[in-house]
Amino acid sequence: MQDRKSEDRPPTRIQLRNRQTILDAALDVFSQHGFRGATLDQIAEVAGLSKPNLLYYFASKEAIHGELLSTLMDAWLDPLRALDPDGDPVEEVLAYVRRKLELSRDYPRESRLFANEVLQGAPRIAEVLGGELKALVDTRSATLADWMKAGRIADLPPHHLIFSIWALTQHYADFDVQVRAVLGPGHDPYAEAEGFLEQLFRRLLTPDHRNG
Amino acid sequence: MQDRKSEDRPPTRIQLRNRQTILDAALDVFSQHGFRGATLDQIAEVAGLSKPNLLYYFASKEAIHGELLSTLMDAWLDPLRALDPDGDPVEEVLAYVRRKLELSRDYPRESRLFANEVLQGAPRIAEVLGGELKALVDTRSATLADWMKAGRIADLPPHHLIFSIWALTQHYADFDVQVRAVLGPGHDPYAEAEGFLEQLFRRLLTPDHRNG
DNA sequence: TCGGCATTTGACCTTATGGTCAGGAACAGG
DNA sequence: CCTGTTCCTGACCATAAGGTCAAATGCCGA
Repeated sequence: MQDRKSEDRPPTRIQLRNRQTILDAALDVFSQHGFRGATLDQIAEVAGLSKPNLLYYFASKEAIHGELLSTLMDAWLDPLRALDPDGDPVEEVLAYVRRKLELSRDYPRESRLFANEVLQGAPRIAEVLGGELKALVDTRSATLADWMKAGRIADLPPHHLIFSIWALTQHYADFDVQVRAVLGPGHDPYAEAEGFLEQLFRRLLTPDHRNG
Repeated sequence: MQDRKSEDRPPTRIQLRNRQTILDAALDVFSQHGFRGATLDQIAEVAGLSKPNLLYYFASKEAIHGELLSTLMDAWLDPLRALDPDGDPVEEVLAYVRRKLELSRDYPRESRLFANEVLQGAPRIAEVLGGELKALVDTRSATLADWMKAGRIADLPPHHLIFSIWALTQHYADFDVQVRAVLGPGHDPYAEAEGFLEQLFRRLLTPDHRNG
């Protein structure tokens, strides 16, 4: 997982800039073509650097991809971590939905990188999915289940409730071209999505008033 | 879009069998790695045929992929076509959800092939998306809007309602490994999803009783 | 301004990949 | 069983791809 010579010199300004340039270009390419479909030449071209120069900053194609993925996974789990068991149930979930939608809007390439990885069977992040992610989802599901038991939100399978949030928010990033093609010009998908998802989850979560 | 010599002989039994074998293998590979990430050698190996033999039945890698995609698009649009403006609104939508979920369950590779294509910017199906698909969605959205105006289902942005159906059902195919990793063993994602999505869309669509 | 380290690159290597082709094997129908 | 067609393959080709390396260039503090 380490790059550069095993020295521990502090990175120079040039290193910082170029590594960032490379990662940004790589994100473009990997998120569009997946790991196998991406080529170093293409990344180099987008980055405006020579291929050997890329490999001066990163040990291999894998290393670049790996770095992108691990950075991503952190950012990806954060919003769910932020779900507060002591907050207002409906508002907490809605806030989570909003944060996830913002992530899709502001980091669509990251979303597609992740989608590509999972589509391919998640070879490089299977451990995280079954480990860290599962653990986190389990605790949050427990919180949701508590809220349900207390009648503060509607009774639903908590895991699938979380899946639905992922599906609905990531859809706007991952299927962006389809969304725009179907909506036609003159639409702001994310603005519309925000209102729609708010309605959707409010309706979904509001507990039945006539209890049975 | 034609394969084989431009002759018009009826295809032999062997042709039929081998073309099918190849398409099936290609679906495996393309759906997992995308167009650029897939290789003819890999497809040939999965199919149990030699690479030149593949190219005896299909003119090129593109030709195989193209055939898969066009077959797919038809099957993909069908369930939405089946949405009946004269049926019961809630039941019609729920039936659509169910059909789409079955598609995800029974044809996950096709779902992933489509996802891969759209993720990559839909270079080969942009026309269909902005043409046939948009047209179909527009008519169905009009039907939904009518139902909403008549107070038979809740008032929501119809296009986004359709997106939500796509997102929620396809998620179970496209992110299968993630879903299974998070749920852990001993779960049947699709069975659970069916119940969950039924609840979700019933709650979402049922019109407000106290109107304002 | 000089020495040393960081940075960059052209040339090159090996393997993978999409595709071709000539000829051989298998399989009709007569 | 013969013959024309279909089917299949080994050998081959050109290009692309990941990666290496030695040498050149640039940058910085002393």
